[in-house]
Amino acid sequence: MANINEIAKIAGVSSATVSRVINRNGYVSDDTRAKVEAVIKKLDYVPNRNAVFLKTGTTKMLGIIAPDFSDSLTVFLRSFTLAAQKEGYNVTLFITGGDKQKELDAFEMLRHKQLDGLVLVIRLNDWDQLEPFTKYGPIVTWQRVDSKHIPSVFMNHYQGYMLGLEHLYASGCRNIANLYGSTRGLNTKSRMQAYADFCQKYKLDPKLEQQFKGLNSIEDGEAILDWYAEQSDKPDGFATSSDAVAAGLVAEARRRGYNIPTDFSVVGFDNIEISRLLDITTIDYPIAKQAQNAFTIIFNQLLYKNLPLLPLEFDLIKRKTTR
Amino acid sequence: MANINEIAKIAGVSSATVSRVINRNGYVSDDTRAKVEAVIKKLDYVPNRNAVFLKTGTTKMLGIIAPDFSDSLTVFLRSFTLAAQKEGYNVTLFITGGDKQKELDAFEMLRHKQLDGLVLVIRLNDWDQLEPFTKYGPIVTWQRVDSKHIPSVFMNHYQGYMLGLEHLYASGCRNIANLYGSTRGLNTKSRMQAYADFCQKYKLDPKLEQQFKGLNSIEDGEAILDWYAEQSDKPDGFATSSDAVAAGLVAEARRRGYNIPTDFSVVGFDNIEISRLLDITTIDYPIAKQAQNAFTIIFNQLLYKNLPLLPLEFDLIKRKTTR
DNA sequence: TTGTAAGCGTTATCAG
DNA sequence: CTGATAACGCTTACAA
Repeated sequence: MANINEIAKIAGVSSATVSRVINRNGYVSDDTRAKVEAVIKKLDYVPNRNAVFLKTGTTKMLGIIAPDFSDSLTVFLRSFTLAAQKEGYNVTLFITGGDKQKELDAFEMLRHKQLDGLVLVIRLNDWDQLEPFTKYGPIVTWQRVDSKHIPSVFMNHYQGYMLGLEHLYASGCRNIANLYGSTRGLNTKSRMQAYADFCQKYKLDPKLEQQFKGLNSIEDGEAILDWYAEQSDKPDGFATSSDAVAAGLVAEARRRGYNIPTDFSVVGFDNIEISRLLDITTIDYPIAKQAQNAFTIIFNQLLYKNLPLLPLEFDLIKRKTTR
Repeated sequence: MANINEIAKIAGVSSATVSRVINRNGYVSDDTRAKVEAVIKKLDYVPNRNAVFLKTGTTKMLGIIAPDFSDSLTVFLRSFTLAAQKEGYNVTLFITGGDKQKELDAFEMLRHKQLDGLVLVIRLNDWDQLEPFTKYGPIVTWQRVDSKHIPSVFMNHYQGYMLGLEHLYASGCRNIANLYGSTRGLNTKSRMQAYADFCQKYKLDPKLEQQFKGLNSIEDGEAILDWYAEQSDKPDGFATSSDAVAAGLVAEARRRGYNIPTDFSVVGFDNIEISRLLDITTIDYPIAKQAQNAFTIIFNQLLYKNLPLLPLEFDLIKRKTTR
């Protein structure tokens, strides 16, 4: 394939001039420009980007690391990709499947200068292991992180979760079961704190046997019905940490002939498509906006800009699974 | 940051030797190897991949182009990414949003040697526009394509759709409405053909006023209920081209108090999570396997291998929306 | 306004 | 087994 020297030779100029034509910097007379452009077009020439990358030390490629696909990741990915593309960046996805080494591999690509920036959705390795990489390029996380070097688009779930709890209380629930997500995550801690404060505020018994952790999938939600069926002191409301879990719960309950919200109420979390489909009351979690902010942070850092971030807040979406 | 020459100097060898150590080709004495490796570790050196790319003319990066996110794209993307990562390739996603130019941009990246291969999910530009790019690297499509140069993991939807139709017939439906997808796609044509043949086989009236085209989303499925409510001669079965449409239809029907399958039957298409959640009878469409095949085809072409492809076939998944 | 030439950091071919 | 050295294709001072 043709390269810049070939173009230069045919056009009767130097490669430097061709480069100037391509990149529109430096002075080039209209004549020469026209001549060069004609040759470029005729030979169907394009610069080899790898050479450009080597020279400029930038790839216009961003990475996003996650353990696996999930509904909310999809929302995030979509929004992030769109924002990035608008500024001429491409996005590559790393699915670690829980493998710490794979997470590190992605960070290595930043170090190898193959990536300009990185978004870490859910961290696998320890922060002190990851933090050293900040010197190779901007890194943003979706989780909360107590690091000066790693910015985050994290939102404190305490308020969001409390919104759901308060709604359940207002609609008559006094015996609420909680379906928390990841046992390790800080979000779970915030939610548990919200529940504790909630119980204290309304003088409720924070029944510990009704608090579940580590539930994430639709299947996890469905499985709860087995537990529910066996209880004598059944909860009258479920607060959940994701729409997926809530969806599993609601779908399985309907299958088994329970009536929601007569038998019990359910509040989801995220406000993704599935909750709308199943008419599940949920908490709107502005993931798309977070993703846009993630990009903006990286972009700002990369180009020494200072573009403003979008404001983020939770919102209760009342639907049919609560009274 | 340290480069290969620096390592070479400190280790007291030449850069060629360092390169041999890194890439484990050529002979290096154990002594020298140990010495070099020690320096590499001490200086925390990694090769600059952009230099490697420039030199080798390969990036270990594949692209996947789609107009937008959808449930089935997510399944495809997930499976493809996993397969690619297993062989050391990364995947970058191009969302065109229906913009032909963006599709071309991705193809340009192949030409610019920034991508080793490309998967085109749904084509926007004409084939003759795209075909010239095959000389820059392997391209695979998910759609059917009558081109010698562009392989496809396409499955003829005729048989799959017929499976659903036959099932509806067997369970008593004699008045079937069809909810087709994209008006342009060949899949829609195949499905329509299947329906035509089906009607002929069983001597049914192929009621043209009950055939809808261009339905893709959950919302589209929901909207059908408005139409249904107004009909005097109501269909007793719906065949659909996607689980999303079927899900919208089923969810909205249940909301409005219809009983499925008593009032009418519904067959989805794809067998993605949502159909399981809503207990929708559907046709299993092995998207994940198609994605694996897509990768295998690219991989084979890139490395002159001849790995076998997975066999693909449709399957009826009987659930609760049909009798 | 244009050309020369020195890198960017590797890999790979030849000698030795 | 190891070392020089010539590419790979481009950008960018510095000269002219």
